[in-house]
Amino acid sequence: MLTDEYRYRILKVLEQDPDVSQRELAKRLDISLGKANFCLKALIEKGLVKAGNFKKNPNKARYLYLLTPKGIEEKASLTHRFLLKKIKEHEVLTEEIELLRQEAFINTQEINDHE
Amino acid sequence: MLTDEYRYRILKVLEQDPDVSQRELAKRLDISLGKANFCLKALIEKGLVKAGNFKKNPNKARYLYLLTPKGIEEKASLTHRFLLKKIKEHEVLTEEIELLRQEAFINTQEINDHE
DNA sequence: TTAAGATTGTTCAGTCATTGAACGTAGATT
DNA sequence: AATCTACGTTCAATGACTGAACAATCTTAA
Repeated sequence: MLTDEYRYRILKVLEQDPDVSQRELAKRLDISLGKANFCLKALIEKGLVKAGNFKKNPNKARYLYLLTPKGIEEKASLTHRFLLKKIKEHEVLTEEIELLRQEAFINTQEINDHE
Repeated sequence: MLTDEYRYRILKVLEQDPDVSQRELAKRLDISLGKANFCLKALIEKGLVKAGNFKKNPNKARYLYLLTPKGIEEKASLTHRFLLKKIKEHEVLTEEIELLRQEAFINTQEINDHE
């Protein structure tokens, strides 16, 4: 499945490194080759990425995965959405940690009670 | 699969609310009934939870899911491990947000360039 | 030039976690 | 007694994911 998470991360990799193989992309995102292939195709299908081949350049991969103007736009939009999302996650996490601290503290108290 | 995440969350729910149905548990953890059933059985299998039935108590569910002493111990241990894990996540998230901020800022700069 | 080797994108059968409808059972309600 | 409701259990179906295998292309070596 192509989540926002991967959409963003793939666009980011391709933006600064268009000559990357699907295997290399898979490695960087820590996903399988099959999934990298699937996601990439989806991005191409959506018109966010264009797969241009470059036979001129030797010693290189088959395709250049270039972001289309739409892709650049989408990536900027995703960055913003992601920032907001991560900030929210940060807030939640901060609260979770506080609760865990209290809980861990209570646990130590209980151990003392039993001694 | 019964991950630490769910092991912890289930033990936490049961600790303060032993008379909870599997359906209710599933709702609280936002998982399916089947998974709740599977995880619960695993915890019972491991001896962390004991399913005691209480026919005395009317208007109640079939089982009482009580934490065993081992379960209480495990839950305390999980709390601590979780706290450390969440703190680590918090650090990572803080850094991610900083990077996203920079990236979002650059994007706005680029938009200004094109005007 | 040719043959072998390396690297690429593509495919897809297999794996595995997860779902939720369906079932049998046992109290509660009428 | 009959109906209803809520429970735990099951399991066929779904869907995401993997990575070995393949065909095509480029590189290198002889």
